Amino acid sequence: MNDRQPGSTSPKAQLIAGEVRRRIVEREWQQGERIPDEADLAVTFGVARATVNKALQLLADEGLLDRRRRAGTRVALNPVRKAIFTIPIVREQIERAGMKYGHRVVAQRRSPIPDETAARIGVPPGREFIHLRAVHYGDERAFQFEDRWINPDSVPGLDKVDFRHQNANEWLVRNAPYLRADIAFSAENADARDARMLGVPKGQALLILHRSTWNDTGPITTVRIACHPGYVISTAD
Amino acid sequence: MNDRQPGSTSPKAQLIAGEVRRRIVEREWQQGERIPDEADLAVTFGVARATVNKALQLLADEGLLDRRRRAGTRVALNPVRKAIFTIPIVREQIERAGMKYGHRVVAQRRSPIPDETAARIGVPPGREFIHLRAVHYGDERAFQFEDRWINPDSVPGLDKVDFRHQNANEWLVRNAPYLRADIAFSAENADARDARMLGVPKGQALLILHRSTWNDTGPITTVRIACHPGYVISTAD
DNA sequence: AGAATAATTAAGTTTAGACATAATTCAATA
DNA sequence: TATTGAATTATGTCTAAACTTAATTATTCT
Repeated sequence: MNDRQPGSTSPKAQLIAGEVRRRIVEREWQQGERIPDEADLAVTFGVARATVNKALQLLADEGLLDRRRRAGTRVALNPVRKAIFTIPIVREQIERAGMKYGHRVVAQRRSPIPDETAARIGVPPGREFIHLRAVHYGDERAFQFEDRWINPDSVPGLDKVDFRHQNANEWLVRNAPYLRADIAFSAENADARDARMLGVPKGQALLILHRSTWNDTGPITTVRIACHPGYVISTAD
Repeated sequence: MNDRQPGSTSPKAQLIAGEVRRRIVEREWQQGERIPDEADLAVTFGVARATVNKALQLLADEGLLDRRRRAGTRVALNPVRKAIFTIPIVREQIERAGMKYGHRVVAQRRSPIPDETAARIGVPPGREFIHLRAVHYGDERAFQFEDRWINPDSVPGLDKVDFRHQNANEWLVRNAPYLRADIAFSAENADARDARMLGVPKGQALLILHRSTWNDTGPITTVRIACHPGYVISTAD
């Protein structure tokens, strides 16, 4: 993740983090073992304690170190495997792949949210949301099918937006900053609608992305995105 | 992500990050707009510039701010949606759900890696790796089926380990810290083997997790994990 | 006008020092 | 012996000040 070329001039904190990482990988410092405290390391590396602190914080965030006040810093027994994924905006993703972006709204209307959706975002069932279904295309081939519910009370001016000419995702990203977001991946067999929208056989395994966002006033939007077969979400950019 | 209760005594950097986040969400600072510089904010908030810097860094990491030297700090036009997933150790995940963990090794032998796998980890095809297939159970029900290739040269003493009595994942986590990791999610229809191992019908949509790790000396292991139907990977802990 | 150059500015990083806080250790007490 | 409480200690956080670096702006020269 934080790979730095050895030749490049890195900030000292990065260099120190790299050196500590190396000592762990090379087993100089064993799993579970206590490592020298910040003051010691500051002396041995010839930097200020704050710099050592920054480096160790970094490794703790990565899950490689366990740190506790007074108790000291230890090499993590069970290095947590964390993965950071950046969820791109569809259009950018498609265009970056050199394809022509297309967008078709299948339906836009107000209707009461289904119970399952209501439960997902913590809203009493039966509330009226804006229901939007759209397909995103790359070079005329279906890329994603999104089934979205938008809280009409979450953003002022929402009612006047015509999402047939305005990508809902992008409009929301620009106009409805959120405080909390939930993202989940799963796999589902394509149902009849998924199959029709994406142009794939029924039963085809699809990567499903559920994303919901909240404001301080409540939920903004929740969406189920069905990705075309072969879609891969990866840490590698 | 970094939600703090308003009542709790947060560090100042957290409080400032929260306040800046609020101003963005409340549209006091619009998308793309330049916000006051660190020195100004330090004065208005009555803290040192380093503290403001820490807070703004935090928000920049979240993708809410764009910062460039000399150019100043602006509210991000396209807030990047980042998601941090912690990939748990299977056994812990199962036990945390209150189920009994079980583990069965289906096969363990040395054999040449297939071309596709070789390409994935950047190794000349035909090299001999340790090939391991295992099923993880929760309360006797299949939870994950893993198909793993381990580089015998990556960790000393690897050849002597009998993974029938020793969970490969955990052994590797403890004994083979890695420098780089790649994780990818996708969806696949269960093939005959997946179906048999997981006890599901052929064609069932499965969430597939590909994970590979590298050392400075080369690849350590690569694994394809097929998760039971209904498996969800989520940002919410 | 256009290109090259210098000055300026805002973020990036580091430092030394201080105080806060959580855990541990150890002694005193019931 | 168990409990309480104080001293200790390593990390957590903050501050003020300085320096570094990238990008912009202004200036000078052609």
